[in-house]
Amino acid sequence: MEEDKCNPKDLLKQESIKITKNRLDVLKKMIESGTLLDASSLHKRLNANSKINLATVYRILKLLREKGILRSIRGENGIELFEMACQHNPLHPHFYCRKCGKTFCLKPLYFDVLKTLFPMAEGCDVENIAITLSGICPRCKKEKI
Amino acid sequence: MEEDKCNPKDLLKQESIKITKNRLDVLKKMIESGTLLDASSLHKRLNANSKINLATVYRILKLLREKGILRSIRGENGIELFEMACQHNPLHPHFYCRKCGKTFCLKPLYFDVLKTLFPMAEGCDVENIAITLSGICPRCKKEKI
DNA sequence: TGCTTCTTGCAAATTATTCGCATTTGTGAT
DNA sequence: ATCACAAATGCGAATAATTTGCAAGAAGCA
Repeated sequence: MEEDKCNPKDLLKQESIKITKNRLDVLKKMIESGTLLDASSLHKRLNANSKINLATVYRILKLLREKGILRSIRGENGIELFEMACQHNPLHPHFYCRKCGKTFCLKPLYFDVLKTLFPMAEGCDVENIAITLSGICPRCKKEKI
Repeated sequence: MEEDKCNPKDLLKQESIKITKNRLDVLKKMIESGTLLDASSLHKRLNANSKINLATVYRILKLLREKGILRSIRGENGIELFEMACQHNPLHPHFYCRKCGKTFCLKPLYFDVLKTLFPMAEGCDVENIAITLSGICPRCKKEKI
């Protein structure tokens, strides 16, 4: 059943979250996108088909994050970006390009190793690590505008 | 003259920023605080003495960040937090406590080592690295509320 | 001193996110 | 299936951080 972890309905069931069309739709789109999305972009994508309210999108994203189905980071502009937190998408660093403003996912390589390198947070219960590199992405480098 | 790097007036001169009372005041308070501050908190501290407009505080913080005198991170709540970027305050990770909502600076130890661990951002020009751990801080751990 | 340019204060605009409340929907028992 | 209750949703309004337009003020220079 491990291979079913990323089935929207199962994910909700596992967390005892009531199954609704909206929640399934949100989760489907998140899985399908496979990348970082903010509430507004997700809302636009969803409204291409169904009609869901933006406030509802926010509420669902918050719920899924609290339940650990999604995880989120803050972009440099302060906007919250969400991504799947399943085992198909292990914790990884991100890269923010200050030119195009996009945030990319980097490979999760070494991430577990990194965790062990933090005796710095002495006395703290570390539950999460967020690493964001920033600079110029390959595409913007080429476009030397 | 290295020991004068953290003199407000010199910092501004070095970056060819016109010297004004507001800018000096902001910079003084940032140096004096020695920690992370958001625009609003800084504004309150400044207004204890002088009268400076909040919008001006934002403008000055933005300017100083662009000039590299300050650096900033985004707290988990999306609020921008500023700190000195001088050599007395080398790049370091931060810790966000989800209970009290405060963000702390961690020791810069190993930070240079960490940099070398990022061949992951292939093709990118990496200019900055932000690392934020999160969880429960020592104080909140004790207060087992 | 007068001129020009940059800075500041103030108020209003913007934008992400949340909240209140009336309505609808999902679920579990009948 | 139906009923009843709790939870989810839509909608509009409220919050709150940050930015911006514009007129007035200060700083530097001729």
